[in-house]
Amino acid sequence: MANMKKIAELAGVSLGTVSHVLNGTARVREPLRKRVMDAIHATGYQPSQLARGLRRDKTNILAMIIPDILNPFFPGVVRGAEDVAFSNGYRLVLCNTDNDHGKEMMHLNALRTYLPSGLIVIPSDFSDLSAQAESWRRAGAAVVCIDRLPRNWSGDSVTINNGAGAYEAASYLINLGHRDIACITGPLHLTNSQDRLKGFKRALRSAKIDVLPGFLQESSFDRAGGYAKTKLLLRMVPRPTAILACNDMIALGALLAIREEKLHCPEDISVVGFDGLDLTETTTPQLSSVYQSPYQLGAAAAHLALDRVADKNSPVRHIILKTELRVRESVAPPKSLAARSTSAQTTVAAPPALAAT
Amino acid sequence: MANMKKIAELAGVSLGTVSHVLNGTARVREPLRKRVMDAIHATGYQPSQLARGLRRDKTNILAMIIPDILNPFFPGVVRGAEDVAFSNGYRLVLCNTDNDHGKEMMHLNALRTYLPSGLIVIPSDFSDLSAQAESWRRAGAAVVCIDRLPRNWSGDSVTINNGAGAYEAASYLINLGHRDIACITGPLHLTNSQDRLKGFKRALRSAKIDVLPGFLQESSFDRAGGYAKTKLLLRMVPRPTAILACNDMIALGALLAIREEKLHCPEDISVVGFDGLDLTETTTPQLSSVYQSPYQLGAAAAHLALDRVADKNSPVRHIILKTELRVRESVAPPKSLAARSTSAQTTVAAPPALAAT
DNA sequence: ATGCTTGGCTGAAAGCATTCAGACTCAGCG
DNA sequence: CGCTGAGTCTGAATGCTTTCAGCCAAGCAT
Repeated sequence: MANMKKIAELAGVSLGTVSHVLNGTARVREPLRKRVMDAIHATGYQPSQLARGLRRDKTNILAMIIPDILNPFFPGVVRGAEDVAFSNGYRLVLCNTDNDHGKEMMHLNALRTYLPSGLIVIPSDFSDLSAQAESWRRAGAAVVCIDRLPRNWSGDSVTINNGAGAYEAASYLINLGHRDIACITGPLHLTNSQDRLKGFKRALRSAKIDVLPGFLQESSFDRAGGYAKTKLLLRMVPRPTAILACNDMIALGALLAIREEKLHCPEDISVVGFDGLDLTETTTPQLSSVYQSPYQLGAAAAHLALDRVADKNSPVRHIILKTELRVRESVAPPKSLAARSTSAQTTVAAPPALAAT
Repeated sequence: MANMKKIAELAGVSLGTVSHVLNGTARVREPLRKRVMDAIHATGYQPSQLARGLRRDKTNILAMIIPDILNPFFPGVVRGAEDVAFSNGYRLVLCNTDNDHGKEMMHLNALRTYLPSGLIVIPSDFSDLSAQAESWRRAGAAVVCIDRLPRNWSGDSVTINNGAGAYEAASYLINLGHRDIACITGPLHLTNSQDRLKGFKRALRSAKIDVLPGFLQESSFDRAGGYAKTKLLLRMVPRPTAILACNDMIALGALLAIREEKLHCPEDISVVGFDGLDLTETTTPQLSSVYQSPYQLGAAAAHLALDRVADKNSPVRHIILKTELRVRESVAPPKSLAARSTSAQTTVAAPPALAAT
């Protein structure tokens, strides 16, 4: 492969001039510029990103650390980031942590030696990250945290409006007439779980509905967790008439548990998920869900990172994306109400005894 | 960040010795070795992968080019490759082509300047790749092609046994008593589609069943395609009693179309998908499918690539992974048979007139 | 005409690790 | 005791690009 020196010889100019033509770092008069370009085209020369990175102290690489690409929420995030990276001449290196802080650290350490311009990270469980991030920033890299934030995160970030999304979903159920509403949250050490729970509680509070402690179940963000917690909920008296699952995987588990108990969704119990993954359209019943755009999450993060690369000192930004409740088949008014009339939407909850099995 | 020179000074040795300790490229006696290691630990020194790559003419990076991470088949492949890469000290850079040959080329060209040790590629539609691959190999990089191969691919590869998988699925339907079996293939310029079709035809041929040309429909690998082609099939006389969809997305579209036509799967028509994605478990009915392991596909590819890096001259390898038919709810004997007895499995097909609407 | 700017270009230095030829040490052998 | 060879270690050269100090010429003001 040709190198810059050869181009310089071919074009009869100095190394510096070739570099300036390539990077636009200085004016070069047309004749020279043309000779350089011709030489480049003639040889198919491409500058070594390694030498370039070595000299400039950063490469056109964006590093991305996520829990697990197999979780159907993350491919969208990755794709959004990759698209933005690609169209700006950057490449994306992808790392999975499995929510393992140790693995996250290994990636964090190893990646830095490639001098990526930026790092987009969805923190693993319990990760602090502040120290690492600070060290990356000192080394000149942009760090953007997305989806969920470590406590005290002070850098750039992109999240969604978790509280508002949960609030909207819960309010929708309430307006439908539900009073016995359970919430299966994600792991409560994660900020997104916390915020969703807060939104849920806020909705119930504004409707003057008491939250039974048993109706709040913490789960992992997967089907197994949703399944187990739903089994629990279904045995309670009174039994909830609606469940807000704090992600779609949990909701899938809930649907499964409901079916296994020979109950029907939405007739016996309504379910709303969170995330709005594609698969919510292919379940039976189709799952209502608080949609968020993983693609936008990733794309916004990449933009933020590149902006930060361009200007180290601009003020820190926190982007908060909107959610959107997508109502599909998995919600209906509670039986007690459906049996009466539809005008009863603002009545108080049916007596618990009725709602129980 | 500390560099090698500083370590050398701290340890009171030469640059070369530090390098040898780091890479095991030469014997270093214990006392020196220890001093070097101590200096490294004291400073937290990590060698610059850029300088290292520049010098060695390759980096510990594996490049991966896939059509689209949003397609639920690919995350598994990526994860498999990333795991193997990670545990060997490599990182994965991920590129999406959207099956666009132009984009594929851009990635191919740009990536090389980072000097990755290997490239794992799922070729886009119509890509040739031989020239590019040759050029990568000349530059010292391992190239592994997976999932589908360009015509005349002569390098390392990992695929699944598409023919056998389709054969098994079709045979299963035949044994169930189906005679009017349709196949919705993927794009037939892709080798995996071709092989699946061949397997399908072979199964019918060995059962002495004629394939109606109309029962072979070529589709894109997505829900829309499966939906459209199924609509077509459902209007045919005789109507097929079973459909082999050459991937799960197509199968999803088929299920949708069947439902829309007020028909029932599997009572009116059986459906078998291909790939065995997770979502086949959450559809209604649960989708039978020819399972393949995307994870293994990716992992095998990464192993192949790393082996090739280690030994440039070992013979080319073609790994072919096994498939496994996973029978779930979406298949049943054809109505005509179900109405009679179950012992009729080897009778000839029911008269077309009966099978039609 | 002289002194200054300014624009355009040059080339050496720097960034960091690997590698190779060569130097040095020491044990073993004649 | 001298020589040889194996075993260690050294440090300069190398890979490629960016950047910065500096040079030259042309243009302008005085």
